Order: sequence, then structure tokens, then C-alpha cells
Amino acid sequence: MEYNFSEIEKKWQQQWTKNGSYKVSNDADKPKFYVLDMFPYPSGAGLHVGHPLGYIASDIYARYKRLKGFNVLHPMGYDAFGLPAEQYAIDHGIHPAVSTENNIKNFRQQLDNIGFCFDWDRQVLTSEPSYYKWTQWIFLQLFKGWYDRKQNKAMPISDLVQRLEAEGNKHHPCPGEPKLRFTAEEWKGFDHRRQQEILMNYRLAYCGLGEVNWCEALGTVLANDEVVNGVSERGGFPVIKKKLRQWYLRITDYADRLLEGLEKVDFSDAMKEMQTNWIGKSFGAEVTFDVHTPGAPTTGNPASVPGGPAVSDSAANTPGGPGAHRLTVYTTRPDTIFGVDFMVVAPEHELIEKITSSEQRQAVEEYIAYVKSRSERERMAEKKITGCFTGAYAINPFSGLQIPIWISEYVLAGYGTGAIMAVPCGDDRDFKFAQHFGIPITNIIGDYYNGKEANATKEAKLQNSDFLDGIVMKDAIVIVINKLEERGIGIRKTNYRMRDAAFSRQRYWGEPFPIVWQGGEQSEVPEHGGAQPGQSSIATPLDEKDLPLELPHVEKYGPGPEGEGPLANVASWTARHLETNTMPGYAGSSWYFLRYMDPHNEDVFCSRQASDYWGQVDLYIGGTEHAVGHLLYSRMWTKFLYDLDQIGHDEPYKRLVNQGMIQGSSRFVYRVELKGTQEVEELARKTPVFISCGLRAIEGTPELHELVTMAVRNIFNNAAIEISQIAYSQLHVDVNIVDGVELETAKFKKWRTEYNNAEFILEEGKYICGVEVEKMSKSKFNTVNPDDLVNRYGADTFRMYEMFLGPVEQSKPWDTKGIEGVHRFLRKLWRLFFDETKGRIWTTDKVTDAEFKILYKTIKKAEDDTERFSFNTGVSALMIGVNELTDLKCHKKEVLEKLVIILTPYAPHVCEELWQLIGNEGSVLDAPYPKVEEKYLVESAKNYPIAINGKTRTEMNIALDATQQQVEALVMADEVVKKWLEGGAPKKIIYVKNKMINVVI
RNA sequence: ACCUGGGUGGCGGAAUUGGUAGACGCGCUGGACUUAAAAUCCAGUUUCCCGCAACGGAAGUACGGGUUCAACUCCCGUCCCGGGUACCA
Repeated sequence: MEYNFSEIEKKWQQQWTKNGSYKVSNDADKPKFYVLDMFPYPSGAGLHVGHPLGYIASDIYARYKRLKGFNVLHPMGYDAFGLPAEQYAIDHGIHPAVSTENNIKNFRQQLDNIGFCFDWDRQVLTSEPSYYKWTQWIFLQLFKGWYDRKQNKAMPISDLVQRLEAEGNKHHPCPGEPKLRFTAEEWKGFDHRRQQEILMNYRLAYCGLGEVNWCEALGTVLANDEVVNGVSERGGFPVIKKKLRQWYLRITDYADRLLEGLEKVDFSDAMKEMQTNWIGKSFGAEVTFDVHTPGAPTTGNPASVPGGPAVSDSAANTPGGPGAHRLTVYTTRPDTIFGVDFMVVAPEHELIEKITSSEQRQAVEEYIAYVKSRSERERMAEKKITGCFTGAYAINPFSGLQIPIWISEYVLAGYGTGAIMAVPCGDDRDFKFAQHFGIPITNIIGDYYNGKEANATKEAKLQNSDFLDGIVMKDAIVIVINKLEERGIGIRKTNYRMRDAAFSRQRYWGEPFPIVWQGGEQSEVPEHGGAQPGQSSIATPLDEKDLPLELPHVEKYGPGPEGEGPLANVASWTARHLETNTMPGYAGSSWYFLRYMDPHNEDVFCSRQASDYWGQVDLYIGGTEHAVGHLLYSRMWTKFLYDLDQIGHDEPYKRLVNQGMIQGSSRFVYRVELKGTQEVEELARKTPVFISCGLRAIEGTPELHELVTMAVRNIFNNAAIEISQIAYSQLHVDVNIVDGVELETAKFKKWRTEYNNAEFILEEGKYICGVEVEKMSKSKFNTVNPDDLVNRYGADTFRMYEMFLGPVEQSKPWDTKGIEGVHRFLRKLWRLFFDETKGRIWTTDKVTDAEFKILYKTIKKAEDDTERFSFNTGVSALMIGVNELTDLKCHKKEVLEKLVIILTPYAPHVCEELWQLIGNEGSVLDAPYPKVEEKYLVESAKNYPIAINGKTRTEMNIALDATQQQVEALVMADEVVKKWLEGGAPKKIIYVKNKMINVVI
């Protein structure tokens, strides 16, 4: 009787489906456990071996918890809206709904092959109207909500309106326009339009202007990814920044709660760190500097600046006439105010054109043009220091000194005020900038500054700092802030690096906004960036009973006339004045974990009963690439729904485990490009010549030239061939036609018609490919399809091998080779029960202590490893167990059936089969997880390693209850130890019970 | 550039709390079984040195320092690779 995996797996997959083995009920007397995977985007490329890694891990854990007696929810679905399907539609004319459906069918087939325990009755699809109805509904609640900072929670906007009517906005300043103040009377005096304008600036989902990458030639907005070297990736057309009306989520209102929430969830420290840094909460001050441009009239003595509005960075309402400008910076280190040697403003800063001196104007304009040609990504990644002096000076409010104002791309417009005060002795980037441009550096920290690099210490006693001299920096911070506030030239300020989340896309394949623009044309975008977009129209929510607002069918996916989304071209849509933007990819994924709990509910997004039963996701598995996007958004939505009392918990995920990426291991061939006579080049064009990787290493040498010449003469059978120059190009080759690193040349010739008559320059008779570890991707020909492996080795082997590859949380390159070993393990397990010739060999004989010891040792290790997600060592423990039982020729049912149970989460099919074959009733899926009997594991002695000065020299078997004295006596009597001591006495003997012994001499 | 993770044999990796570095598996080498192959089983496999051999010695966890009786593990610095950096998902 052989281990026939394909029959077994087919049989049990059918059986489990038939029996509804994976259906999950919303009420059970068992404790609940919710295991969730980050659902996939159903890409056209299908699954590669990297996808299932996390799913297998979660599947093992879900099955393990089920064996442990939990009611386990383990659902799956698809994040089905997104850019690739739309791009595919543009390229191939296939509607995204159609390609998405096909892709999902394919995904499902592939997933089913692997034998997951998903409850498919609960599948969610974000692109289904029955699902996005509720995405739209939640959006409407956000639109109709505002954040009450007094109560620290979201409230309905109607509640705000009542307050504004009663008391104006003095207790609830407007987050979108902090300086706006009005009384109840003023509020009542505003017309409807103005009131709506103001409310927009309170809403949690609001409209504003945002900069996008605009490509005129493609007539579309591009993602940062799609912009390379300042031009579009497709076509290489110029890309500029353009302001468009956008929707935003006011996630910044939740910044503090998103930070606090991290304390009560079980995420990795790295993950918490990343989110914390992303939110980037900092404390400091905004400081306003007067600006003076030589050649223009100035405001005179800084001390005489009138109180007025404390902070303003615009000249418009600054008294003092033309030329009187002010620059506001944000700093976390106001204590260094006397060390400010220059100011830097972002190239986008609106003050630049007003303050630039006539001498510097041309240089500034050139610099700004240069910055515009660079993508955001490049600006950040640039090591090179660039900048330009504006010709203007800021006046240090304390010293009265003139400080040059520079522009540089390392200051970003979106952070703080878009301007900084630079303190080169205390900040590394400022230091490098000062050095590069020869700006003199003021030392305010004495010996802490060595003149060679900046020192960001807060411990130094300040020098050259007037009234701060002698004060330790960290104490000076608050002194300066108080002084700033006293004099009305600054305020204390908490700043967040995180910005509000852009929530609209000028695309087709996403959720439509349930918004109608009333009283005007929504496409009117003010030319000069006025505070309010679409001034003549008012965003009005659709009635909730009219949801879902279904995405209309379109034939073309091009952008609208003003760069709006494709919906702007749909006459019926624009006739109703519906919003033409759609929601971004992360909308649907921000709450899908709730829908799984109650997927078919038509009355609410998820009943309170269901969400109270399932509560938080107990285990969430997904990649770190979502660390700051999806995870923050979904955490915010959860908190919002909690504020509205729609759900009873305010953190979606109790525990998060990040699976690593499985990287592709790419293979390369090297095509030789010959330069020589026309005849040679012609020949080489018709007959591509490839050189083996190892030979290529001697590139440029005469040896290579000779080698290639000889080879080419040989190939073309023409001894007269002369080659003037050799180059080669590195090309990806499909990993599936490479055996290890050796190219299967016959398959290669068939791979592409142009290679049909390829010739090879071999090393030692083989063509060796180049190797590089890269992201797994179709275009790199390094993807490995799980289906092939499942067909060849079975799902159980595949599952175990993916786990055996290494720690789930670690990224590692894929290598198919080792899969044989895991397959051998399962066959070896099978042979504990059945013999090929003899058939059944399992018995009901009495189990020996030695056999029990192996069993319980294995259970203990496997359970422990499964519990802590160390699946690779778990598999290893199971292998060791089977090896040892095989060595003892143990075929006893009592041992084997317990082994089968603990293996079930990893290899469910073969375990179910064996479970039945040894005569058990019911399914192994619900078998009780065996308890470890510790009595078989008790040891009385240990083989201690004996180290001399920390280096292991010998071993000794010593009783575990030995005392220090006993151990010392035994050790001193040992021959090896004596030899090392050479008659002397040891300085010390260190004895760590159950660990080791170290003799120090 | 910034944030974050990683670097251990020919390869994937193990070493859970500072305590025998290389578990388990792949590959490779040799052997057994077989007409042969597959399958299976046995032995060996970090590098270098000495030696007939057993035993033995030295080095060794990216690199350079440090702490400690003891460091893959902790600290300081450097290099390299992956992920993220706000419109890929």
C-alpha cells in the first residue's frame, strides 16, 4: 500500500466540501478565535509560490486552534478594485469587471488545490455592489461626522451645527482652517453656501485641493511609481504637479489615538516603530521671523513688531507695507535659536517669489525649475546637496542678526510649515548644507561640537546664546517657548508628520462616491488655488436608502476633460452632478474584516451581535509592505465605527504577524553582441550567441576576445572571422527551463522563436546562468507556480515545504530543490503504518517508555513551535520524531494516532486518511489535541559540555541535582581538564545547572 | 536621504532567556540492495593543520572595535541586501 497523495487529497477535499467541514457558525459554546489573512488583489498573473506563504501559516494556526477546541473563523476574499485591472482594460479593451472575475476564478482554483480551511460562504469581494454599498455607507458617516476634541471622539455633524448655532466656534476651532473664528450670530448670518464651506473643514471626509502628478500627454494622473526621472514611465512624457480637487480623510484627528492604541495590540516592535514614526508626533514651536530683502523697504527693528495676529507667513495681512514679509518655521529645538545660521524653505513655498532679491531671481527660478523636473522619490533619495540663496534675510528675533534664506529640496512643503531654521552645529543635514555652501557655522554647544560633524545633543550647556548661556539645552526649550509666546512671535506646537489621507482617485475601477454636487458644476476648479474648491457647488450626500450607488458601465477608461476620472465622460453620471472621482484601493480593505463576520447582512454592514461575538481579529497575517498604509487606515475606520457605537472594540487586530516575502531567484543568460565586419554582425543577428556566466567574468580581457573569436569561428565554421569589439547583454531567462544554474539549452531554444538556432559558448560542457535574488514577478521570469508543485508532490508536501523553507517572518529566495526532502518525510510517515509489500503494519501493541518519550518530546516541541509561529522548526521536530520512531521500528497505534493529530494542521489530507485507516470515527479535523505526559520526559542527568576558558573541550554526564561542590570535584577529576590545568588550580569554575560548565584558568 | 528588517557551511536554515555554533532538510561523496533503474537504507560532509588512525590543534556566524568566565545573541562604528516613504496592492 503506497502513499498515493493525489488520490487522497482529491478524495478528502471533495469530502470536506460535501460535509461542509469548514462552515463556521456565529454561535457556538466553544471560545471564538478569528484568524485573518490580508486578502489578495486578484492579479492576472495568478498565484505564485510567494502568495500562499502567509495563507499556509494562518491555515496551520487556524486548524491548530480548532484541534484545541476553538470556534475558528478563517475567511478569505478579494480586494478586487485597483489600478492594474484598469490599466489592463486600457491596454486590452477588456472590462475590469470581466478580467477581475476571470482572475478570481483562477485564484480560487489555485487556492483550492492547496487545501485551505477557508469558509468560502463568507467570501467578500470589494467590487461587489452588495459589499461597496457599505463602504459607501461608512464613507457617508465619515462625511457626516466631525471630530470633537473635547470628547476625543467622532460625532455627527448635526451635533456640531447645534453648537455653532449656540456658541459659535470658540470651543471647537476648525481643523481645516485653524484661524477661523466666528460667533453664534456670525454663524447664523452666513448663507447656506458659506456654512457648508465651513462645515467641510470640519468633516472627517472632506474635499480640498491636492497636488497630483499630472501628465498632459497621457491626459492622466500618475502614481509616484509611474514617474521616473520626472517623466512618465509609460511613454516618457513630461509630468508636472497639478492641483486637483480631492477627497481626504481627516486621519490626523485620530493621530493620538492611533499612537495610544499601539500600546494595547500585539504587533512587532518594528511595526509599532514604523507606525509611530509615520505618525511622527513631535513637540516644539512655531517661530515667526521677519524677512528683509535688501533693496526693498523693511519693517525696521524687529522688536517693534506689533502684536497683531501671532503667526502668519503671508504678507497679505501683515502691517508694514510692501516688502514686509514674515517666515514661519516649525522647530523641535527652539533652544538652538542662537545657533541659527541660515533658513531653508521648500522650493514650493509661496513666500519665495515675494522675497527673492532681483540679483538672485534668475538663480532661484532656475533652481525651482530643476526641482520641478525631479520626482518626489528622487528628491528624497538624493545624496547630493543642492540649494539656492534667495537674496533675502530673516531677522533673528532675539539677536537681531540677519540670517540668509535659502531654498533646498531637502525641505518638504508638506511637513510643518515648509520652512526650517537651520542649526548646523546641531543637525547633520544642516551641517552638510552649510559646509557645502560655505555658510559660517556658529557653535552654541562648546566642546560638544568638534567642527567635523554636527551633534544633536540636548545635554550641552548653551554658549553664544545670550540669555540662555549656561543653561542645559533640554531645559532651555521651554524657556524659549515661553519667551516666544510672551513676545507674540511664536507658539508652542505639537506637530505630526502624517498628513490627511488622500481618498480620491481620478480612476474608474473603484467605489463611486455617494455624493452629488448641487448648485453648480463640480468641475470648476479655481485657477489660483482659492481656499475652497468648486466654490459654486455644494457636496451633498446621497440618501442612505439609495445605496449602493453602482459604478456605471463604461466603454472607455480615459480621463475626463479636466483630468477627472473616466466617470466624467458618462453623460448620465454628469447629468446627475455625481462626483466623478472614485475611492482609492484601500477603501474596501479598511473594514472587510468586519464584513466576514456577517457577510450576507443586507440591513447593516455587520450586525452588532456578530461583531460582538467575533470581536477583534485574534491573529492577522500579512506583509510588512502594508505597515503604514492599510494598517493605519483600517485602524482609523475601526476607531471611527467604535465612536459611532457601531462596534464594541476600537482596535481591529489583537495580534499581527508579518510574513516575509518570498523572493524570486532570477536566472540570466548573456547574449554576445559582436562588432566586426557587416557579415559577422549579420550572422550574429540571425544566430544569437550566448556565453556562459563564468566566462563572461573575464570581460574586456584579451583572453575573452580570443575565446569568443575562436568560438564564433567555430560556430560559423569560418576561420576568417575577425571581431573588433565584444559586448554582451544580460537577459532574464525563465527559471523553469534552468536546472539549478545550468541552462537546459534545448528548452531554451524552444522558449522563444528568435532563439531557435541559438549557439552557446559553454564552460566545462555546461551553460551556467547568472543568478540574482529579486522580487518575484512575471516580467523577470522568476515566478514559480504552486500548481505544478502540488501536482507533482501533493498539497501536503507543498504546504509543509513552504513552512520548512525558513521562518515565516523572514524574506527568503525560493528554491524548489528541497521539496523532495519533505515529500520523503511524508512517505516515511506513511511507512510507519503501511508497507509496500506487507500492507498494514501498524499494531495495537503496548507502547514502551522510550517510544512514549519520543512521542511526547515531539508533541511538546511541535506544539510549542506552532504556538510561536516557528513552523519551520515545527516541521523539523516532526521529522525528527518520525526518524526516531522509524529507528525503533515503532508501528503502534497509540503513538501513531497522536502523531497524526499534531501533524494535521500541517498536512491535513494525509492525516485524515491515516486517521480513518487506523480505525477512528469522525474527522481528524476535530480530534482532541493530545496532552504532553511530562512523566516520560523527566531526566535525571545531563551530558554537560565542559569548557576551558569558554571553549568546549569535553563532555561529562552529571546528575541534574548535583551541587556546585560535587560538580567541581567531578570536573577536577576529569582527564581532559587535568591536561589543560597542567597541575595548576583553576581560577574559577562556573556551573550553570542544565546548561554548561566553564573552567577558568 | 529617512524609517524598518536582515547578513551563520556548497544551499534553505537551527541555536526560544548571553551558555556545546551548524539541529532538520537539500546537494555532494562513498557504500548496500537490484540484471538495471527508481525507491529505500547505511556512512561521511564548516575550513585549515598534524597524523596510519583514534585522540588532537587552530580559525570560524558580513567587517572593525568593545563588554563578559562565556557573544550568532549585548554595546559602538562600517559595508552590503530586502521592504516602505503617502496614487502599486
